[in-house]
Amino acid sequence: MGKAPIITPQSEDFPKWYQDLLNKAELADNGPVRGTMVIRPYAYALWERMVSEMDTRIKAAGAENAYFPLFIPESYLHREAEHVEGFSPELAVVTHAGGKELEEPVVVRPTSETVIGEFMAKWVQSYRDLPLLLNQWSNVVRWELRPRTFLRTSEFLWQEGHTAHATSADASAYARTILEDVYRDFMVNVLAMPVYVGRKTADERFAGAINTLTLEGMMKDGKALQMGTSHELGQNFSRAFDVNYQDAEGTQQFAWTTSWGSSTRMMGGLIMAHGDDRGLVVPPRLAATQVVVLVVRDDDSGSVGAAARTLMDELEAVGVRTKLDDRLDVQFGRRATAWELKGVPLRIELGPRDIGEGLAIVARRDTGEKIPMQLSEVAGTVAPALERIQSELLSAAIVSRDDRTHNVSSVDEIFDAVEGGFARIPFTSLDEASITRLSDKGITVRCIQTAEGEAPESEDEPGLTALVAKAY
RNA sequence: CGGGACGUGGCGCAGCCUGGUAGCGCACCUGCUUUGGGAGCAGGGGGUCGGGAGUUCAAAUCUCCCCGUCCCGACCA
Repeated sequence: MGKAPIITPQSEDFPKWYQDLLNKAELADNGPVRGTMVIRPYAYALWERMVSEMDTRIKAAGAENAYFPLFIPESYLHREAEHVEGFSPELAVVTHAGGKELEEPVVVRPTSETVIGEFMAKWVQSYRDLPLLLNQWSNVVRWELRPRTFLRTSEFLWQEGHTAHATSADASAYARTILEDVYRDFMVNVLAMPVYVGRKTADERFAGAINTLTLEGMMKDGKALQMGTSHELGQNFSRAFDVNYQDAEGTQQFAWTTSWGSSTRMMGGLIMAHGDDRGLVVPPRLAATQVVVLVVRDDDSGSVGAAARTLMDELEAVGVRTKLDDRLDVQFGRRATAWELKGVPLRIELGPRDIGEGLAIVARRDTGEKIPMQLSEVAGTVAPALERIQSELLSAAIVSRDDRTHNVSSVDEIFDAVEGGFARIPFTSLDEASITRLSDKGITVRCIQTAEGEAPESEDEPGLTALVAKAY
C-alpha cells in the first residue's frame, strides 16, 4: 500500500501540510478553549532542548532567572500609555475569584514589564545595583483573534528578559548582546535557521519601546516569521514604575530598561523552516532524540535486539542522544515512517541480515540516503555525522533563503518578489503611501538593515535597506 | 465586530432536498497469515446525529430559537 501521501504535500497546501504534520508527528493538539494548545511529549522534548540551549546563553549573557506572578493588577498596565494601548485588546481579565467580584480586576500577564518594573523600583537604589539582569521562563496569555498552533496561541510558553541599566548606551548594548549572542547564536547554530536581524520601524515596534530589534526567519513558503525580539524601552517604564537610582554624583536618575522574548513560536518556525513532505526535520543539535536504533526484525535467539541494545549503549557512551525501537509487533514500514515524520536526524536499521554481515544501515532523515556501515564503526562515526548534518542543514537553509530574497528598486516590484520570498529595497524608497499599499496586500516591513545586513543604530543612517515580506 | 461555511463514533466524511430510530474510510480490539518501507483476511467494540422547543403516528432529516466551531478581514511573540 502506501500510495497516498502521509501528509498533504507542501506545494499543494502549505497550511494543510503544517496541520497534518502537527497531528501525524504527534506534536500538538488544540486545547478545549479556543486558541489554546496541548504540546505533546515529542514536541515538548524539543521545547525543553530549546529552553536548555537558550538558558545557557542567557546566563552567559549575565542574566539570572527569577519568577514573577501570573496575575497582575490591572492598574499596572495603565501606567505606561502606549503599553496599555497595545495590549488592552488582547488581555484576559479576571473579575471574579473566591466566589465574589474582585475590587480591582486582575489581568493574566500578556508580558511582565509592569510587574517586574514595580519590583525593579524596589530593588534598585544605587548605581551599584545596576545593571539588574533578569529573565523568567513562564507562560503568558494574549487573547488572539486568529490562533494558529505554535505560531499564535492564546497561551504560550516563553522566556522574557528584563534588565535595567545606568545609561542608555549600556541598555542599548545589552539589547544587542541578547539579539546576537543569545538569539541569533541559538537560531543559527542550534536551529540551523539563518535568521535576518534588523530593526523594526516605528509602526512595528513593541508597545512602549523606543527601539525593537528582531530576528526574522524565512519559512519554506517564503513567508516571514518573527522568531524573537529585543527591545530598548528607554526610560518609559522606569518613569512609569519609578525605577530610579542615585548615581556616583549623588543625583537621582531613571534607569534605562530593556526587555526581550522568544517563545514556543520557535517550534512553529522550526517546523516550517526545515520540514518537508515526509515530515519534520530536526537539526541534530536540537534533537531530543538524535538517533533511533530500529530493530527491523529479530531471530529466535533475539540476537538483533541484543546487538541493538549494545549499539545504543555505545552511542550513549559517546554522548549521542539515542532511542531504541524494538517494537517488533509494529511493522517496520510503519515505524520507519513514524520516525521520519518526527524528523529524527539518523535512523540506524538492524536486522538479522545485517547482523550476519556485521553491518548496520544508517539512514539520514534530511537527504534520505541510506548508508551500509560496519557495525563496529557506527558508534565512532555517528557524532561527526550529526555535526555534518547540522552544518549541511544550515548551508541549505542559507542557499534557499538567499535564492528567495530579491533585491528590488521600486515598490511595484515588491508584489511579485514577495510571492514565495522576501524583497529587499532601499529604505528611502518606502514612504507612508507605499507602506499602506503594501499592507493592503498583507505585506509588511519586517525590519530595516544596514548594507552589511545588521541592525542599524537608527532609522536615519544612510544606505539602509528594508526587508519586506508577508508574515505569519 | 463585518462577510462566508459548518456542527453525525477518536479523526475525516456520506445520509438531510424526496421524514420511517445511522452508514463509510481511517483509527481501535481479537485471531490467523505476514513483517527489510505506512500489511492482508476474518471477526468485533464504540455514536443516537451541538442544545432546546415545535410539527408529525414517526425527526439526523422539516420549522424556530440558542450555543459552538472553522475560514476571510482588523490585532499580534
